[in-house]
Amino acid sequence: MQIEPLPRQRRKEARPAEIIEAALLLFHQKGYSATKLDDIARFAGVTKGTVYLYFSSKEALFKAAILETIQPNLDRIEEAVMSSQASATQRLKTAMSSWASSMNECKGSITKLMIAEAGNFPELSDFYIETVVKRSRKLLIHLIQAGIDSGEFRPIDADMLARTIFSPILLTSIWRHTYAKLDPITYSLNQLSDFHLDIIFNGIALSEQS
Amino acid sequence: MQIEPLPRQRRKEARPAEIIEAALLLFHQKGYSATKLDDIARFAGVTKGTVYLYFSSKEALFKAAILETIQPNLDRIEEAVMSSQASATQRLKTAMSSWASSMNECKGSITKLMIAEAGNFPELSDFYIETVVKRSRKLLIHLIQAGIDSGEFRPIDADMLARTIFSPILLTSIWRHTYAKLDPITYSLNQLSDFHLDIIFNGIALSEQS
DNA sequence: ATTTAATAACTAACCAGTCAGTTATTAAAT
DNA sequence: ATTTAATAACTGACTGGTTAGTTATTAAAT
Repeated sequence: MQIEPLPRQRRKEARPAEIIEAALLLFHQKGYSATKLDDIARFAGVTKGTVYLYFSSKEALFKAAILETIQPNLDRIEEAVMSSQASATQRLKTAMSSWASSMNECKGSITKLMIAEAGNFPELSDFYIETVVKRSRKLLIHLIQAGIDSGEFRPIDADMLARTIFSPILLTSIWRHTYAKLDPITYSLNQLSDFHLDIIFNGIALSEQS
Repeated sequence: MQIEPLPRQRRKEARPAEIIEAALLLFHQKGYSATKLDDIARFAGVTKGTVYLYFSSKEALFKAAILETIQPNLDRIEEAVMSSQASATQRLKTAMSSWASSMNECKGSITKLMIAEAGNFPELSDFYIETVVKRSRKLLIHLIQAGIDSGEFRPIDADMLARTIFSPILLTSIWRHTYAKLDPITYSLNQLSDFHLDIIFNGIALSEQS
């Protein structure tokens, strides 16, 4: 059985996005080094030569894939949350809900990729940490501090709490992208986030324990 | 300037452990594919040929590194926690403290490695999930259920809570092993775990919100 | 002297990146 | 309308560097 090559097509506009999508999928599945450019090209329905028409190197393709995916999500959440006039509690819930939703699509994949390849792309890691991670954390810390100031929350280390609040959905997102078959997670990131926030606000103890 | 080769030594017993240690460090830093066997060998103070005296392939070395590192930690915690007669609250604190400590040494590195390479080593991932992850989670769920049964905790989804409780130290451990310089975390895993558990038990709300 | 741990030079395969050639598409000319 | 010429998107065979794995040789240890 012979694979019949599809008829050649010229689609200059669609190629880069298709190649990036293929690259993201394979990088995520196998890691950067283990992913062959031939595979990416085949997956995108082109040949390796075409990839090099649009991206100067494998590394450039990797960086483009990361940036193109993150960029669109960056501003949306921040604006949605900062414009609200509700209580800190409510705004925290809204923010986490937005994050949980966006993680479902692509961000989890990116997070995993960045962790796996951080050692090989230090400059890209730097960009990611500064532009995505610290910016997100700053937003969370702001909301937590607002809650403390308004008397909604007891005084507490806001940086520590921000990291704590984020951890479950971030790790679960990575987890689901990694061990979907071996360790399936039945509930959604939104459910998990709601569950965690409810506990954070109210605790689980029936009587006082300290 | 010429590098003077060290005098040859015959240390049959020490070699495997040294090679595994070097491999773990480099796999963790650069990922499996990007790590060269020559580098591992040089780091371990031997040459590539010597590596092949003790490990049949790069993949075998990778698996050995994972297993040798996990195995010793596996039984210790479970026994320490299960033998206790204290309250569920106290046992949960003890268990998480033990986990946090063990993560500091090596487990964080393993967790990150497994996530990064899961796609390339499905059988190893299966072993890891079944032997390490599910076993740990089962222990946590057991303690949580004991707390619910004893009236210490309000009724709650134990599986969800187990994942939630674990997330911060797991993610922070991965994070620290990945972004130590770019996004340093000032407090210890034990501090973070204590902080999170305190909130889980008591919440942060000053007045009732729900 | 014999054994064997360790070496270092070697091989074979793989893969990122190149480029000469092919074909789809556009448009000018008839 | 049809043919023809020009353009540029796309291909796939090739190459050079790299690296997992092998083996003939060396030297440490008994």
